[in-house]
Amino acid sequence: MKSQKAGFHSLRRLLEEKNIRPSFQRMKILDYLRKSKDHPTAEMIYRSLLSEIPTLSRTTVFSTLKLFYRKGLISQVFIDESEMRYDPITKPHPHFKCLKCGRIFDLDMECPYGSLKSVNGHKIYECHMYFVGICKDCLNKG
Amino acid sequence: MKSQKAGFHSLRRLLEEKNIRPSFQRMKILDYLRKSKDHPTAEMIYRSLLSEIPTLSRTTVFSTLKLFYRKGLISQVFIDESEMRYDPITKPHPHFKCLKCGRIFDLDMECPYGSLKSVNGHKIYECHMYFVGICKDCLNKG
DNA sequence: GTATCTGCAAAACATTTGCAATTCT
DNA sequence: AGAATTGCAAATGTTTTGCAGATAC
Repeated sequence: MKSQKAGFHSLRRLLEEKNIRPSFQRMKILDYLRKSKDHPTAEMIYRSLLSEIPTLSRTTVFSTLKLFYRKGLISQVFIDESEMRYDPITKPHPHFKCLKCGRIFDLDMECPYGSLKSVNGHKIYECHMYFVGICKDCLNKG
Repeated sequence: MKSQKAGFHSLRRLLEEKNIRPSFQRMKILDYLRKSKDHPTAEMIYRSLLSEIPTLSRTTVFSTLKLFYRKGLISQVFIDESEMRYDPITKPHPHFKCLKCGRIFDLDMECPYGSLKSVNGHKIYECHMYFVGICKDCLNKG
């Protein structure tokens, strides 16, 4: 369970499967993404890894995320007005954004049309869906 | 059909219904939005109206769009990486973004869960859905 | 030893803010 | 007059770019 090596091996494998050279920074960024549940922004990733990798730069985080996305390793989530968010899951699934606490989380449901290959003659590569509202926790708190 | 007055009256009414003072700039911006089918960005609106209103500023366009959105007159469309897009239709409906020609257009279909008021106990205010791919026209062109 | 990767500094870009001038009622 | 609206200039915050040094194969 606490085996760091096994984690590193699987990260390395994931990167190599997508023809991405498994550098230390890339493994750390992928590791962070896969452990996070909050669809982090580049800034969140940068700040979290800075203590472990003091020389890390925002540029590297941005370019790495872009690379991961281009290679199909992660998906981009456009929900926030200002910042892009990233998701280690590439399979289509709906998100929920709470206006009160600001959390963005996965919904426990299938994405309708998630496996659709075309609509009205248009070829589909990606399907995105999300709801905006007030989450259960915030509703209960008042 | 070509009556400009009728258009202005209906624009004025639309704004007043939402408790927005119908200034010249606001009417023009709303008019542009309602006539457009391409989910314009603030910049697109600004550039288009500049010839008619040479003193118009980007600030006014941005603040007006934000006001319209807050009052429920238009909806925001997050599809573009960089710029926000605006839509005169507030009823949930799916969009399609073509990676080749860059067009963003409405799909002729209902938004699934578009009338849903809550999911898993979370209260829903907005429902957004869009597909990314290659549109019919671009496919046919090769 | 050559490709790639990293990271700094500066630039680019969309959007916001502070404030003064203008306009509406 | 008083309140709301507009618009300029400057600031903010995110992402990109150019380039030099470091690292990997």
